[in-house]
Amino acid sequence: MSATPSTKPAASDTADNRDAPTRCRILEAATALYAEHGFDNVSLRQITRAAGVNLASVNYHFGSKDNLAAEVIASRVNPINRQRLDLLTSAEQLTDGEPVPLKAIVRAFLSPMFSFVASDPEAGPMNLKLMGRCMSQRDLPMSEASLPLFREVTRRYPDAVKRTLPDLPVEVIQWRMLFSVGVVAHAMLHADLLNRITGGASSRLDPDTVMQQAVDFCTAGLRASWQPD
Amino acid sequence: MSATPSTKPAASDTADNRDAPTRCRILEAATALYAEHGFDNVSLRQITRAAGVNLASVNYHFGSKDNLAAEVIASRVNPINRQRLDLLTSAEQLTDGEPVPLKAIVRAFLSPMFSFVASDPEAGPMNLKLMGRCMSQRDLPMSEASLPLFREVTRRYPDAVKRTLPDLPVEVIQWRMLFSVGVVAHAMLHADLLNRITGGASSRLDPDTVMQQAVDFCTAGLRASWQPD
DNA sequence: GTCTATAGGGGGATAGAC
DNA sequence: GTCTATCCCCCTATAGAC
Repeated sequence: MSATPSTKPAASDTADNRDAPTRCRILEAATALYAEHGFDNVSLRQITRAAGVNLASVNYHFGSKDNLAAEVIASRVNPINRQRLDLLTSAEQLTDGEPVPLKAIVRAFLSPMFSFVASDPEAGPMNLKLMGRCMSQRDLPMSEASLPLFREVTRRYPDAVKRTLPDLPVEVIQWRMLFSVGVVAHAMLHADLLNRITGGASSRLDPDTVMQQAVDFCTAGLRASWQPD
Repeated sequence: MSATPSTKPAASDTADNRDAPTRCRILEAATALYAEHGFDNVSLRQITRAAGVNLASVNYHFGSKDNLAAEVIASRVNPINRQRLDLLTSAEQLTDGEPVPLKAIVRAFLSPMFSFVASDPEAGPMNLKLMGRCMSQRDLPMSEASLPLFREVTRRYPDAVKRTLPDLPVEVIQWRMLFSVGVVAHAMLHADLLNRITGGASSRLDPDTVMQQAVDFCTAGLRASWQPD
């Protein structure tokens, strides 16, 4: 009945691990290394070295290397999908049965992906890269809690768009929503490269500006006219 | 002076290796494995096993594992960038000094990415995935011939768009072109997943259809109105 | 050009002491 | 909970015979 768990702690999204400093340090070190080198190019030894903990502690706290990666990924992806669903619910309540304006749908869908980035100015670039890697990688280790959230997002958002743009076929809506994820994923993954290529003088890396640009681009793309064959 | 090189053959894009079956077999096996498992998750042993050649032959023909990956990547990326430049040149000659219509620019930019996919119906899905991996991966091993092509593409295309949409700031154009790459990259990388999620009945995986959709989406996105802050 | 054999290093996981 | 030590695997690259 103690406040601190006496058994192996369960996976959680909230990272309230103040009483388990090693576990927390492992998560932080793994997060930074995954962002920098990609999920496939980081060894347990790199992680434990960076965290200043013992090699065996990863297997004790997470069970396996894959479980550690799954927890890092879930800590970023699950809150985003929950926020997407909350924002869409709010928008639908505001319009009171009427179709939600397209731009509001797109903003509710894309803006949660930037919430981690804006929260911390120091860790911003790292979070940007990590989010990009999460979204543009196939076959990521996925925790159990992630799948139902994904399914609900992929169900409710096309429905909302369909109510706003009733003439657009559902398959086209689904493709265009996939396109929209690609817009943000690719921008996050290569944001620093664009700055380097273009000289970096004028194009600031301000996440809010990028998000505005992405929302404008995707809203226009979703609204593009469509002619049946 | 013989037709067949007597020394270690140099890297080439055209894959005219009929006289060197092992080298060609290695390239083919590596291509398929990279598409299936990603560039970071394939060992030389897997490649040589699948190709039915000796382990040491990779180092003999390519020098190192990274050089092999670089050649596979260049064999896909370089022709695309060359075709992009050729198509833009053709379009500019057609309009004879006038700005090129936006949709023609977007099509010249995106359609080469689909040329490998459409060419072979059997290897289509593999080429789709490989192209997606090429575009949505950071820090790929790059051959020397790739960089100048990339630079010319990133110079000429924003210029062309600027002539067609003179009111759009260059930085915004660059962001939106990066968005457009993300659209295609993400769609290619996850095309099969979308089919599985949506049931796969109605949304055909026809590459031409997807390309049309991507062109429409990106053209509308590039044309989106933009208000200065 | 192709092969065998091996060097030499890093990988994930775990047993068992504390 | 934490640590050391170790097992056993797979990896890339290369030397040297054919």
